[in-house]
Amino acid sequence: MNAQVTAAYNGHAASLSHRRGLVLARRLTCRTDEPLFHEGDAIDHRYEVVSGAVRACKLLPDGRRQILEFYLPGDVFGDDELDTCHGFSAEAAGIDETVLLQTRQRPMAAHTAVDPETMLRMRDQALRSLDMTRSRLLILGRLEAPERLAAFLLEMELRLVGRPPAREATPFVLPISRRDAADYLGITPETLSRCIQDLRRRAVIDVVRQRQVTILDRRTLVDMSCGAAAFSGGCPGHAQRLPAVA
Amino acid sequence: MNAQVTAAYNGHAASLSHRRGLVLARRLTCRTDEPLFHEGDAIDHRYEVVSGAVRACKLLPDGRRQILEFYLPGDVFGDDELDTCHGFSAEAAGIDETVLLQTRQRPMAAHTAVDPETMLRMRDQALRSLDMTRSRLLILGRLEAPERLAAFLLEMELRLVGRPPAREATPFVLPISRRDAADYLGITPETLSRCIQDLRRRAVIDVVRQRQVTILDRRTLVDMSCGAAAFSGGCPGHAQRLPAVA
DNA sequence: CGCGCAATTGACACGTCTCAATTCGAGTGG
DNA sequence: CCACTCGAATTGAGACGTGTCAATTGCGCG
Repeated sequence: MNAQVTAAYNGHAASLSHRRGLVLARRLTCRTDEPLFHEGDAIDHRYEVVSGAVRACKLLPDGRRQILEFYLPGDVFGDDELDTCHGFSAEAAGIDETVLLQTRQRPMAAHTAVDPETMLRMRDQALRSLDMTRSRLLILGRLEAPERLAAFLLEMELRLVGRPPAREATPFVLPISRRDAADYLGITPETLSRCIQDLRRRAVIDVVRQRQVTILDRRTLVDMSCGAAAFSGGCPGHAQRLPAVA
Repeated sequence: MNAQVTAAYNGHAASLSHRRGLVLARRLTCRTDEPLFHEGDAIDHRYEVVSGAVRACKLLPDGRRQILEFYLPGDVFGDDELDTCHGFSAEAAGIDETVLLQTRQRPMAAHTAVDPETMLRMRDQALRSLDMTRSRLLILGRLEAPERLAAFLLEMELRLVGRPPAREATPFVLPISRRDAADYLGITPETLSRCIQDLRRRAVIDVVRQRQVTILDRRTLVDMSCGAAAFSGGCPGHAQRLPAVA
């Protein structure tokens, strides 16, 4: 982890603590593919993505890789594991550079003493994450490559441009490489590329310079994805209002 | 839901509440394939499996199905969702009959007032479940059919016969149909059958009467599964000692 | 302008799905 | 106790989708 490090007070850092008051965070600037932690490493930090992207992935001994999740600007990660060491690895995945805020973090087991509100928030976040991961089980287990791509494009549009996209589709720029997208979808880059080109030929999407995507025919994508897209609702580690509680 | 219902005090029911004292639970006896709830139904109950098995699954409009999880005797489910309605359906999957304990349950959002210890336990359970589901992402996304089967057999042995299996392998009986196992692994029953027969021919496993499995060569299964098997540790909704807390 | 890596394209092999036929196993009735 | 029956599981043949490997194109950067 040779990222350039700058001590920084408050600012964005405040949103990491979820407590009122001042928080000390480090600002990390990572080059593409730079590891933040590996599977098996001790859990001792918590991260918030400022810009770029992070991939959470599991590796097989023979090099096969499954990306569990992408963390995009605003997402928080590193605090959603039970054990004292990580069950997956995390690496900067942004095309150019990825900027993060890092705060110290004790393993979960020691967190008994925190206030009930924080505990509730953490549980809700875990359940949100669980729900999203379950949706992805359906995608990886039962959708074919073109269907997975459709679900992926809808998910990315939702996360990058926001909720109900305007009548005129807003273009968005995928912050990750083709290989990463393929490893997220459980297919090869070649198959992904063929599926993308097919959607282009059929004028379902427009792609310029390999990264910028415009959805021309959302209806077709929704049909293709069989409504299986993850992110009907919340994002991975994204802070959200608590539901009104009794 | 036409299950035979019997009011029952305490006994097993006590383990549902995780509080000291008496709890009222209903005892359900379900025939195979009988639904407990559907995706979209309001969340209003919590279940503990007594005997048989339950499958949690997501459906596609065209009938494709992905089983998210099997709940086996001792497992608790129905209380691990954030929303007010279920994100998946649950059906009895036991070969003969499945017996459950059912208790009333308010949706999660209203749970602010519960004691911190319960909250902590719920969060830990969600994180355990999340970890297992992430492992399954790797299995469904990156393992081939024979590898998935290997991981599945190891998982089932662990859940049905317990931790470090003796030198002489203990036979166990799969409590589910081939179709359910296939839908759990994201493959077809035909492919599953072929993989099973292959392991038999190679004397890696022994199968009698289609259900009873004995692992003859665990080493080979472990190698095949690439160490990707879910359940290195805990089970789905299985009550576990809390880690010692500060 | 040209280097270098990522992305695309093509040809082919292989794994899994599909559909149909057969066998197996549990339960029933003679 | 044994035939019969029905559904589940297995087996086979062929089609299709995806993976593999190599060649080509495209894009960003010096």
